[in-house]
Order: sequence, then C-alpha cells, then structure tokens
Amino acid sequence: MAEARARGRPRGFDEGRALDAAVRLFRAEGYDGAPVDRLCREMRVPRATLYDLFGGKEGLFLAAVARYADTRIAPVLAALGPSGTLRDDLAAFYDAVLALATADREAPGCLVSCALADAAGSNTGFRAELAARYAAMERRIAARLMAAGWDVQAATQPKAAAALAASIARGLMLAARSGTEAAQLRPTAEAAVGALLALHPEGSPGHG
Amino acid sequence: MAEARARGRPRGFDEGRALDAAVRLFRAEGYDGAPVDRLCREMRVPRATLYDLFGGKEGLFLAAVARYADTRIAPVLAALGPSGTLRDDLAAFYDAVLALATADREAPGCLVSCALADAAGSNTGFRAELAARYAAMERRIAARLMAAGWDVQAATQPKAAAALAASIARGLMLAARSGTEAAQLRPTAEAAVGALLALHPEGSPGHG
DNA sequence: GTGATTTCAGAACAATCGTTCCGTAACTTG
DNA sequence: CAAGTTACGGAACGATTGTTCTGAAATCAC
Repeated sequence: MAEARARGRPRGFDEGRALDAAVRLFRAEGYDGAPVDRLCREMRVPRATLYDLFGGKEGLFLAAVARYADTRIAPVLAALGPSGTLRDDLAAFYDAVLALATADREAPGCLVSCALADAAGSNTGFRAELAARYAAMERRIAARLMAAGWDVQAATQPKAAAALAASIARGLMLAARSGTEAAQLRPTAEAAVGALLALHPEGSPGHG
Repeated sequence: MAEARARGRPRGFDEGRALDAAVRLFRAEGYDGAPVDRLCREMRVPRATLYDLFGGKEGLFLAAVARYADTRIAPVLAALGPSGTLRDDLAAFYDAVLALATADREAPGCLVSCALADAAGSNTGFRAELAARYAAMERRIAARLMAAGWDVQAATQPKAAAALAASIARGLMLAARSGTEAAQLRPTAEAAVGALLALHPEGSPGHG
C-alpha cells in the first residue's frame, strides 16, 4: 500500500539539496551578492515556493546557515570527541576546520565567518544569528576542555581557552578565503594545538 | 604669494575624509550592500568625480581598503614595537586589535576581515587584495618575533607563530562583529599572549 | 467526475543598481 | 577678456533587484 501523501501537487525538488545549493551560492557571493533569480535557478525551486517556504530572502539565508551548521559545522565539532587525548582531538578539530575551509576551491571559506559575518554589519537579525553560532561553538569546545579536566579555577579558564580556540578556527577560515591552501595552513594549526595545550593547567601535553 | 594651484575648478571635498566615509559605509553594509548613490552622498563626492577618481565602485572599494590599512591597521601593527618586552608588545597589539574591532558600536568589526573577505568570494581582484593584506600583517608580526630572538630553526617557526597570532587577531575581529564587547574579549586576548609566548623557543614569558 | 489543496511557470511591479553623459560652474593662463 | 582645464549637478540609461500575483498543473478526498 502506497504511503499516505499530503493533498496537492507534489514538490519537484528536495529541500535539503535545494538548501545545499543555496549554501554554495551564498558562500561564494555573499548575502547581497546572491540574487533571488539565481538562487531559484540553482536551487531548482520556483520563486513563489521559495517565498512560501522561507518567507523571503532573509529567511532563506538563515535556513541556509542552519543547513550549513547541521551538515558542515557539526562534524567539525564532533571531531573534538572526546575520542582520544586532548591533543589528538584538538588536532582532529583543526584538521576538520582546514578541510571545511578549503573544500571549495572556487569559493573557499565559511558561510558563517564570511557571508554571515559580512551581512551581520547592519542586519540585527543576522548579527544575533552570528553571535549564537559563535557562542555554540565556544560552548562545545569549552565542554571538551572541561572533559579533559581543565579546571574552571585555572589561570586560563576553559571558557577563555575555548574562545581562543574558536578565534583561531575563525582566523583559519579567513586565511582560506584569501586563497591560502590547506597545506600552508597546517603549520599554523599545529602551532595552535601546541599553544592551547601549553595553557592547560596540568601542563601535560597529551592530557586526555 | 598664494601657493600655485593646478588649473581648473577646485575640488569641493577632501579625499581623505571622503575615503573615511566610504570605509564606514563599506564596513557596515559590505561591498554589494553599499550603493553608489549612498556612497556619493555620504562621501560628499559628485558621482562623475567618483568615477573619474576611482574608475568605478571596485576601484573605490580598493581605495577604501588602502585608506583603512594606512589609518587603522598600521597603528595596530605599530603597537608591536619593538618598544618593550615581547609580552608587552603582544599585549599592546591585541589591545589595539580589540580597540579597532569594537570602535564602532553600530558596525563593529574590520573592513578587511568582514567586508573584503566576503567580497573576495568570487572577485579574484578582491581575493588577491585580501591575500596581500593578510600576508603583510603576518610578515610584520614575524619580524617582531624574530627581533625578539625567535629562531627560525625553532620547533615552532616564527612564520607559523606569526600566522597563528594573525589568525587570532582575525578571529577576534569576527567575534566583535557578532556584537561581543571588548571587555568580554579581553580574557581571550590575554590567553592568546600567554599561548604565543609558550611557543617561544626560549620559553621565557617576558622575553624581549 | 467535482471540489479542495498544494505547487508551479511566468509575468508584472516599483524600486534600485552601476555607469555614462552633458551643460554649467569655477578656476588658471595668456 | 577669451580659451583651456578641471569639477560639478543632475538627468538618463539598460539592467537588475526582491516581492507579489494569477492561471494552469498535479495531486487527494469524496
């Protein structure tokens, strides 16, 4: 027996795939640089449906950011484990950051730290979204540091160390945007791991 | 005797001030988000003159970036000295980064790491400009580290440490863009100084 | 089959976009 | 003064922009 379907004409596109296409275009061209005409074409979504589904260009942009966070940023954060020593997990985290930042040779970089950050200049909704995304990343990193026994009473609190680790990730994303290759960014990532571990209160470089 | 003037009608605006206005608008709205109409109005520059002087919107944007680098980024880099210990100079550098990143409450952040980075997505000229700006900053930081005796044969080379320091600065700029206040970013900056100094081959925290 | 519902193709809209152009204005030179 | 030069105000241009609308298409329920 065929599965029950909602009434009305069936959709001619897959929403996930459509959002992936929007992610690509927004990341390459930015928010203002990606016209709705072109978004509709590359998403293969009819104009009226785009407005029905997302309310307009702003809603689409936020949906694309959410899609990017769920499909691209979440795996990067998952690399933090805990699945090995803190050193191993930080190294895996930055490897994942570099892989994400340089995945698209045509338009390297990050939807959040390039397009959303720019659009956040004068759009309060986008700025709130940017703040929420950055806060979520820093919380995740801080949780990993504390799972490694990083004491909140330490000289460098886990929260500050996590903010530093997130800052480094954002800076790497921007370097990739400028065309720097992953191989060239690797020494920086390695230096980052060493530097962060040196802040660890236990001082043990491989502390898990 | 009055100073000799070039022939023709005198200009009705100051080019430096005009570019400062362009910097403000581009930083707040981004490249695509800042219309030429509004740029002319806020710069107080006639449209035809803008095209004569800068060739068009792209040329104006690059001129604004150059103005920003000369008037805003150069003082930040000057804070590196050498005018004190390496620790003091790094602390002064990040203080200056935070001051610059949070100077405009309406549109915090950095023209280079927010607007130029976004516009660099699909404009090869802008991407080259972004790469040049980042390379210049990293060179300047590396020179300061080497002036402090950082050995190029060290486990973490001065070039990698400088790239890390620049990455952190960029990440702080983006955090400011999301609305984070300077006071909240200070612990991150302090952790950055400590982390960088821990990479120093001499291992002496205040090494000059 | 009809009616209801959802989706679609395409047109239309007012406003905006970056660029060009031209007559007038404001100066210097001879 | 006239001629030459540079700057300006404002209009014009073709193209683009985000949004809305409508009749047709594709489905389900009765």
